[in-house]
Amino acid sequence: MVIANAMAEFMAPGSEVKSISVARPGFINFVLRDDWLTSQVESILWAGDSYGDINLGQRSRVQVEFVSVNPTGPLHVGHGRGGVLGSTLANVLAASGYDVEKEYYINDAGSQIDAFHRSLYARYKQAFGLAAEMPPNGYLGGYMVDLAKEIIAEQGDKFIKLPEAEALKELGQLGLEKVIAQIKADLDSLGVQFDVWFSEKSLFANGQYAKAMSILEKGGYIAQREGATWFVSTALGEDKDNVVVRGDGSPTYFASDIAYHYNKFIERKFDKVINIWGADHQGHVSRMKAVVGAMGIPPERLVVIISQMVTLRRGTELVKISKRSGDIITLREVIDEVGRDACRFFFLSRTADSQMDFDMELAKKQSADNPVYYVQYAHARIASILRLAGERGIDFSGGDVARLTTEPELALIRKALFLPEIVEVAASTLGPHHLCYYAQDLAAAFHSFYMQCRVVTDDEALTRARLKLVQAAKTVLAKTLHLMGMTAPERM
RNA sequence: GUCCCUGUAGCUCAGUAGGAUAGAGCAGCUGCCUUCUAAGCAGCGGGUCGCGCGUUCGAAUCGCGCCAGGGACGCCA
Repeated sequence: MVIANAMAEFMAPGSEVKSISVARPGFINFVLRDDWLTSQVESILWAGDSYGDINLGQRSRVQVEFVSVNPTGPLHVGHGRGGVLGSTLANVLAASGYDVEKEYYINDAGSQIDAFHRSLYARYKQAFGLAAEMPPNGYLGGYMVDLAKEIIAEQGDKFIKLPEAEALKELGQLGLEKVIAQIKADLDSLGVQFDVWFSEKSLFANGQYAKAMSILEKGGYIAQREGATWFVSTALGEDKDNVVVRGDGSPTYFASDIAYHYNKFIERKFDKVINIWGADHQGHVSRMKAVVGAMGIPPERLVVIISQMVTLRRGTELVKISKRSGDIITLREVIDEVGRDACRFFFLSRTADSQMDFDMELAKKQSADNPVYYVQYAHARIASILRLAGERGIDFSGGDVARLTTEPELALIRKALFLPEIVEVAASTLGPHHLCYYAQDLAAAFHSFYMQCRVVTDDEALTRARLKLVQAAKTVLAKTLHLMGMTAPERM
């Protein structure tokens, strides 16, 4: 308190600050001048779409890798959450001055893909009435039967005639491409796009896997034991070591991931790598960071965000999304039913850390309970005002922001000025969910203003001033929605 | 057993580096449409921040220990 008083003595109100006061137990409060505040409306309009952009990242290169589901079947809601999280985070980081690359890692090697090939081959043969058994760890979902039928419709029985090894390879490859195309299409309809689709197989073909291993070997992190090759994570404080090459000589998923991260940091030289993984990969995090450290890279340059599980419900009724049970609800079905904007908003509205109930009933509701519409409605209302002004042949040109003096007007400006700070918080905490809450706050400030201040009136000067404010609010609202990957509707 | 996440209002959840009287939506109750979209606005009620101890001038936030829910601990990915 004493210190605050002493400091306050040396500070004087200026062009931005109206008054300075000290409050217990030692806060110094600055009150902004109204004319400074209103002048910011001009700044927002001047900045336009780039309003809210900051330079936190100073163009450092960051990769965001997300979704990366094994291309062995359709996406479910949990993957949708990861997709929305990743794409929004990428938007936020780009707005924060980072050079962002979005990547999908295609697991097109390894034993699960092998099981996929065999499953597809079996379904394919069965479709011709031939006896074929599904492999023990096969994919039993109905989509495999459909996939086989689709291929038959296009290619006929040509794979029956081939020797099994060849058929497996070619049919498998074809099936894989189809599944990937489907995944791409589903994500696209959620507004999720990638810059790079990275093939796991390529790591082996181009020798990077071997390079990564030799780095670890030179560091003394590789040991031969029990017929297998191990990464000695215990040397780095881990609970246990992990197998990288099996007794039969085939590399594990962990081995691929080692090569993949070698590629990210050493070949492609990203300053920072952000991986968004599902909750089931949580145990993989610490050993991956250990690997990065073992390759001589500061482990904090690798950030793994674990996106927790999603349970689907309709009202109070739980919807099963189990893969085994067969009555799996795919992401595609949820998007079709709920719509892209609502999906994105709901996936975004929780921190990645906490498990989520996705209530399809609520997401679909076109009513006050649904925050998606609340926010978009604000934008549509502004558009409507601007349309009316247009019909009356009036716009904001020459509007004098000094005419904006009432509390609802000033409150709206204050809220609009928060966007850059929200972007900074979302980027530095890697928490895009802040956007949802901000969007609702901003919409609330607008709705309140709308109720209390009529924009288009006979007072032409005031009308022009308020049109200016409303245009600025629209800019900020649209920017916020676009960062979230949502549309800003002109009418609803 | 070890590790990760969560526990805040009746419900669903926010709460940046520890800071002022802990916030929002929904649900409940009051009011508000002759004028730019009522998918809206204004107001009221509602909380031992899971429990305990500690660090601090100050803890929902940090540390330790419990309790409860979810998840991971494979030569699967």
